[in-house]
Amino acid sequence: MRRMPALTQEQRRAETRRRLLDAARVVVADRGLAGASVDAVAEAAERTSGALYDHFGGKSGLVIALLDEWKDATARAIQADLAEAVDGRARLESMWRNFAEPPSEEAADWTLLEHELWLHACRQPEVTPLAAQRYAGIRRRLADAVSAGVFGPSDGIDDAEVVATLLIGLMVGLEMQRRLDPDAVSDALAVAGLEALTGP
Amino acid sequence: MRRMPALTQEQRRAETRRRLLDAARVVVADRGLAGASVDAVAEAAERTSGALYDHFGGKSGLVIALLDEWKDATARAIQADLAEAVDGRARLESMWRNFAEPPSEEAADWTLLEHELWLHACRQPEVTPLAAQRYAGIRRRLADAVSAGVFGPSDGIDDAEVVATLLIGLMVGLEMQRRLDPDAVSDALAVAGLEALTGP
DNA sequence: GTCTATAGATTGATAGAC
DNA sequence: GTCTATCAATCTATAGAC
Repeated sequence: MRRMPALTQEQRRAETRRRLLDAARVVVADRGLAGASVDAVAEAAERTSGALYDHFGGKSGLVIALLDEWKDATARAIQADLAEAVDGRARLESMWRNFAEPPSEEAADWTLLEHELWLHACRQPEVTPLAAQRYAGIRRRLADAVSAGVFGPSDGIDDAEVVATLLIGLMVGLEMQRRLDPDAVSDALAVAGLEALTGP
Repeated sequence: MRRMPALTQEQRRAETRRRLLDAARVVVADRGLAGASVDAVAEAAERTSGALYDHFGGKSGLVIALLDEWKDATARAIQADLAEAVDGRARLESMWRNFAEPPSEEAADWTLLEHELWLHACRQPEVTPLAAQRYAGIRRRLADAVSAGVFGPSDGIDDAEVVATLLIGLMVGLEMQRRLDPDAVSDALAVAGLEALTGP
């Protein structure tokens, strides 16, 4: 009689937090960071602005929480990609496909958020480290994979971290071009480019 | 006595337009597109919002003019890069350097604007073609250069347009990482990556 | 913990003087 | 062609009821 309500309270709180973050992701991806008002996010979460202020202290707190989520979501996505395929080329293909044609709507949102949050991090020195950490984490994971030879033996550029940096860079830059003009960046083109960076 | 004032009027108008566009570039790069209020842009141009409405009809008109400028500025920059150096590797180096460490403050603004305007173009279907045209133009210019062999003979990936797409993608993606963490992306790393894409 | 109500500032845009 | 004055809408954030 005493433990149930306490647990339920906690669950409700967690649920509200989750709803607010999900709503923030969708609304920010749709209207941009500056265009996503506190009220709009709260309404999309079927809560009120009061709840948002209680959980995150304000808009900037929400953005920081969003940056954290962004970091984790990417790490999980990379992990999943690398486990999926069998040989080097297939791994590059699946990695690119998941990046450029995300399977879920949630993943599609993250692609636009990528640039939205990157811009925010470039302008706000206090959150720059958070975003930098995210990229560093992705690079490290990918570098480990390169070292382990999952993309095939790397005889060309031999530092794994360098290859990882290049792979990420190319995928991001190609995806930007594809968003505006899907025909300009075929899957074959992207995979050929990624292959050129991984080895001879 | 009759032609002087007519010419001066026209010059004054052109000058105001120029000031407004320059101010828009700086303010938008600084605060973002949504954060750049009409008043702030006008004030930075040492004019008033009335002048801005007369020239561009409103904020969206200003953004479209900015998109046009963006297109032209990039075309000029690429042109200048390719004329500058003598051999293939040096051309890649100078192209990357001008992209990642812009010599002028104006050029530095464009790098942040790149993502700001790209996001805007992704969200506003009516301006998507403008941004797509810009990337297509850059690709074409660069592809011509690749065909002409300015980066050395291309034995690897043989379609020039493909190579151009990859080069642009890699530069954009590397520059993003460098903004957050300059140490993570050295010039040598970038040039090595670009070289891997241009040839064998 | 979530709500309503509201304060206080800022926004895009327009009308009319000069 | 550029200005001032102003409107209605929207924003972040807070206070206090429940």
